[in-house]
Amino acid sequence: MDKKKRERLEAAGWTVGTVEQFLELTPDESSIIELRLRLSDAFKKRRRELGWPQQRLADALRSSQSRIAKMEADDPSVSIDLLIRGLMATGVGLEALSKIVYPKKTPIRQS
Amino acid sequence: MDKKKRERLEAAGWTVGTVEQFLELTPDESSIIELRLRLSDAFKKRRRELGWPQQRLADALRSSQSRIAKMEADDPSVSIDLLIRGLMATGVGLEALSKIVYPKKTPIRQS
DNA sequence: GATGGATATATCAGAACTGACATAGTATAA
DNA sequence: TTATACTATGTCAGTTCTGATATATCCATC
Repeated sequence: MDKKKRERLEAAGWTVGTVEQFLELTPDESSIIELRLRLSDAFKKRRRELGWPQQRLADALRSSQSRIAKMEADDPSVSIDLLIRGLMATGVGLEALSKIVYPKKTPIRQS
Repeated sequence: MDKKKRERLEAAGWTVGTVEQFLELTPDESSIIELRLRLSDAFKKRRRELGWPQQRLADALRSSQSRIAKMEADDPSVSIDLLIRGLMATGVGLEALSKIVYPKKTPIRQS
């Protein structure tokens, strides 16, 4: 947000800050949230790439359809352990996992 | 292992295979084991770099000295979630975490 | 509008994980 | 020796996570 916009909003009575500040999260907490989101999104994406229904993946993971749904919804009852095991059940190895944890942004190439 | 050595060992009555085969682990299972080891080792390394005793890190993590010891020993009672939170308590962010998950080998440079 | 396949949500008993505690070991220094 | 600081290991009650189950919703196709 630029300085001008901030000043306008604050003049109008708003307190401007990051989502992190608003929710009172420590940096570690927001990193965990971000990590969970990345794992969860990648998991959903992988299953769709495979074209598998949730039940099939559940069988492969020895889990249940309902838990797969929660994993994809980033439900708070799902552990990071399970998300990682889920990804591996879709064929993701450690190298790919590391790229999910921190996807390198490719520099924009001018044409 | 080269072909000759394998043949020598097998002639001597050994069955030659990977640790994975010996322990009857699926590829996913060994990836998880490998991942836990990397996280655990990195955690121990980070704490030593900081020069913190286990008790101090335990306070920062709101855990206990004994649990820190178990984390560093890769005790099976420790979850991946806890290992990751532990790393973050030592200042490791998502970028560094991704490198712990899959450390790129730097090519050997001939001098 | 009925049937069927896929996904979402709520609940719960049992399994897994957790911090805390006790205690043992190890090392260094006084 | 004694004392002090640090680390390792075992145990356990309380908490969290898990698969399972039930049920609801959505959306095609008939």
